[in-house]
Amino acid sequence: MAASSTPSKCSSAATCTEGDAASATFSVRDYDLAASLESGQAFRWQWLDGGWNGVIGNRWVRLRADEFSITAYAAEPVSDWNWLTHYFQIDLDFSAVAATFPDDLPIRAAVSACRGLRLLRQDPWECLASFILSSTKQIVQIRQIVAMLCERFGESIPAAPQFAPAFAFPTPARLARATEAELRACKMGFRAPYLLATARSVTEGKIDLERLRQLPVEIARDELLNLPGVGRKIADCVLLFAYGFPTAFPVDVWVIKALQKLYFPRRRATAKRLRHFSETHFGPNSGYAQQYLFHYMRTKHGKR
DNA sequence: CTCCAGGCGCCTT
DNA sequence: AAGGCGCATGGA
Repeated sequence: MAASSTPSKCSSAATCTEGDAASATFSVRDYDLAASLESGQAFRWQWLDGGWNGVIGNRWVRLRADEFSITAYAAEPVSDWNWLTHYFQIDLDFSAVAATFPDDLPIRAAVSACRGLRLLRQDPWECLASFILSSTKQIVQIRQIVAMLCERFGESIPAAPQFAPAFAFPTPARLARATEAELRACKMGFRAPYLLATARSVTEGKIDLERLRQLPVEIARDELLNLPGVGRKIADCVLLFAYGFPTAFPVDVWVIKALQKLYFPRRRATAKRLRHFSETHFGPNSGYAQQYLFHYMRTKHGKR
């Protein structure tokens, strides 16, 4: 196969200049790849034979990680790894982010317990569509629905021959041409008309997902909230996981549990109170803090 | 069997 | 403004 057996060494995207190669190694600190890929922000990564297989845009990629590096193997030679370093935010200094968190016991516990958890920077359409499918579904089920959607509507893309064929995430135009029945056949139930209508809105140009990047977060949120099937929680997921707005703070059942249990253990806090708290307590990177609280409650502290 | 899952939209107060 | 309910599907 084409992949070289000796990955080129790159400390960051900027220094990765060894020409075309099908693999590259990036040195990282505070990066738990497994936790990040399993934390419910992305739904297409698969653990197989000691590595993570996935698709970023139209590129299949396989990843291996150890404590200090991530090595990526592509199906075809790559001259510029920016698409990958951007997706994984390789060059982000997490300690600088953590320094902006409030210095309180719950955040300290969550950061300590989930050391290395990172936010990805995903494609807006894939993120939007995936989270429309997420409502009242468990993460394992969201994965299954998204996988079926990609197999049936996504473009086939090259993958390493020893692995299963790969598919890009379906374009808005392709899903806009689907029928509601075809989408329901992917087990998405009542979410099918929401996904279909949103795909059509994007295709018809009623919303420009690229333009949202340059808007203030509140305006970008309002645009997303106009889409069918998109409420505050899903809008904030897209604002945080795709656009990287640092104060987008998705509040779901797990985050409510975390805030209630960790910050208001004695008295019952109303949803409005928790919302206000989430918007004022966690600082300029509150979205990152949210992901730590979510993951901490879901994997370590709560489980119930 | 019942309960609930990284909610939303719509209908009541 | 705030609260209740139905919506598909499947796992616990």
